[in-house]
Amino acid sequence: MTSYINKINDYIKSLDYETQNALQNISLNKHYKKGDLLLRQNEICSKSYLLINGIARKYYLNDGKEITTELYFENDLAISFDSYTLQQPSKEFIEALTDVTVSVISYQTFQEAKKNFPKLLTLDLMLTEYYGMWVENRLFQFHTMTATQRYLDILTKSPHIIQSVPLTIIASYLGISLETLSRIRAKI
Amino acid sequence: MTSYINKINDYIKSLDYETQNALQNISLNKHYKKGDLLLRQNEICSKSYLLINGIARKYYLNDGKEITTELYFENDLAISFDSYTLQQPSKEFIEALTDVTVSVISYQTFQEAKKNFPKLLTLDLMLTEYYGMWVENRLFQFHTMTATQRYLDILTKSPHIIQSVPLTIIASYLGISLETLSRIRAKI
DNA sequence: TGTATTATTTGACCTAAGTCAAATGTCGTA
DNA sequence: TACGACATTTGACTTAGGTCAAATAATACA
Repeated sequence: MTSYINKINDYIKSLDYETQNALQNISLNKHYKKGDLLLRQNEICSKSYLLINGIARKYYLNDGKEITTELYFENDLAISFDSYTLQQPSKEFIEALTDVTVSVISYQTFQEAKKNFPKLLTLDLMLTEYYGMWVENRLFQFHTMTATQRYLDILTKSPHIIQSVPLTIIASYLGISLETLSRIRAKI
Repeated sequence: MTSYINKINDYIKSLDYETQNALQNISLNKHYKKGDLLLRQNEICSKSYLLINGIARKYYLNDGKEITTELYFENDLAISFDSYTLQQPSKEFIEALTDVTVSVISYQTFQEAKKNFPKLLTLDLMLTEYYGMWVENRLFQFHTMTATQRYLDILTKSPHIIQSVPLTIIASYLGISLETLSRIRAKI
């Protein structure tokens, strides 16, 4: 599936000058401080955020508890998918876990750009396909793997997560309690 | 999210005659008997199946056990998403749970059609967005709900599933053992 | 350097769900 | 209608993971 990221990047590089330029022109770099919220619950996700550097996460509240649904690193695209797609209020927050720099494109502007530069429509489809496969894979893990297996999977495939994100957040990302995560780590 | 299905259907209805016709021309109705496999593990999912009538499911094998990942009813679109998108061998099977009639479109033909009828590209994006939201919602359920809650969710939102699909399959779809499902049902 | 604050670990106990085995139900067809 | 093949339930016991409380790190910064 990493190969699909490469395919997307290749596609972007292969775009004609005009389309590349259009993308460039509707993008705007922004900085956020650690702890800042890029998106709040109940707001409509009207922008997409491409992480230039730093770390961020997406989470929602489940009777008072924060459940982390996605972690973002360099080159990851951060949106609340259903809020962005349906332009309806978001259930999720997006929060900067460190100081971050992002490249922002507004939903509306991107929709317009797709009309004038049809290749952006294909890009949109590719990004959506990628996200679909990513979520499907995560669902698969919850469907069939134990907490220990899910932790080991992160440890091997995404060790940077373990190194740079507090255990409380990793635990909620894995769908287990902080204590259970601590015990899993002790056992290994 | 049902509203998004309506939006997709409206979009299809609003398509110009040529595009509608193109879709029509690349579709082919096929019949399968109960128990037939529309897609086998390790095969590439080179076709999409729109259920005209009957019931089908998608599943994979997890050390010998069948794990159902999706149930299909009338008007549902059945594919193994990552196999279809990447045109790589499928981890999943698609099986007819009853006799079914499907409208089949080949991946290759559809890719070609998208070039000549750009509105099909938008349709592809909409369908992919819908699937993304559907999977996201299912992941949410596994992330935060108990088995009983997940069962009750099906019971209220999709009672036709409970009525028409054997409990063994529903249990695997819920990610629990058959015995646990039986006990949940006894308690309610 | 000391102390407050936050992050992580450990202990004791509880609960949801799994496993294995056996008992019932249900249904199609000879 | 009886019998084999599934489908579903029930029982007894095990296990993964949760909860609450307390004990240690680790950090930050006055």
